[in-house]
Amino acid sequence: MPELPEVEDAAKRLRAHAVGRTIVATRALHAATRRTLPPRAARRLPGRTIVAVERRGKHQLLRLDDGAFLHIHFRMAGDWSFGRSAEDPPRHARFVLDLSDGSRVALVDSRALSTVSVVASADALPPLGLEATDPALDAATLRAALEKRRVAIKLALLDQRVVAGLGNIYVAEALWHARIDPRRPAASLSLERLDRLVRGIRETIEVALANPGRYSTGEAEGLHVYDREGERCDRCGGRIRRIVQGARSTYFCATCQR
DNA sequence: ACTAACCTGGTC
DNA sequence: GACCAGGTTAGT
Repeated sequence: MPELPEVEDAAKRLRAHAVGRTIVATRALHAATRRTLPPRAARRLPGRTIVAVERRGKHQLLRLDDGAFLHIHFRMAGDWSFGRSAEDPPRHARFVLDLSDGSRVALVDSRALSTVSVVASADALPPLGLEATDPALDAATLRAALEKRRVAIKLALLDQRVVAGLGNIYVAEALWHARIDPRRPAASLSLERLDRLVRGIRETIEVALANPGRYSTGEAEGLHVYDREGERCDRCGGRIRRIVQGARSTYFCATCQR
């Protein structure tokens, strides 16, 4: 469940659950998790109180009372599950935090690609562009971020250094809103198109933020192009196509996205 | 700039 | 059995 809106919702749920609580114990239940959170790093966590939960792009940062951060990235399939420490952790639990009130937070991830690590500061994150929700994101800042980029706009938008928080689904949706062909070279877009794109990004992300959990229920409800190959475009009735860019699927309407 | 790799599970 | 999946990074 992992683009900006889903991570924002996850961070919100975690915040309500964990802020002010103290970590009693941690469990790294999968070898891949122990790779990013080796025992020497996990050892410092018990006794620490979680003082805040922050989100930056698709990253979550749990600020601890010693100033360090527990850094979580859900990658393709991570999510939080809440329960009691006494219960068995849920299926696909990869990492568990037992908290001082007897509750338990589990990172569930069927694919085990999520990462958990301890970082000294928020600067330790990989470089990120403006948040997709940042009011400062406009045609001019987007143009600056895209100049010299010869790659297709679809691929450029997946690059977190350009805009933070977008992923494969919402990039496709934002380009549909903006009526832009995902194959266009990123640096070739006019300011007028970039303005449409900014509005498309905003519209897509705001709708998703306002409907937490909707797309994680499995139905592509509310999506205009993603996973709708062969169906009719809501706007012009054209056929939605699927192409491959950077080894991932891109869905778009070749009739109204030019 | 492209590919392979990290993982597991669901679907054809 | 092969292929696909919402992400990212290390390697060519």
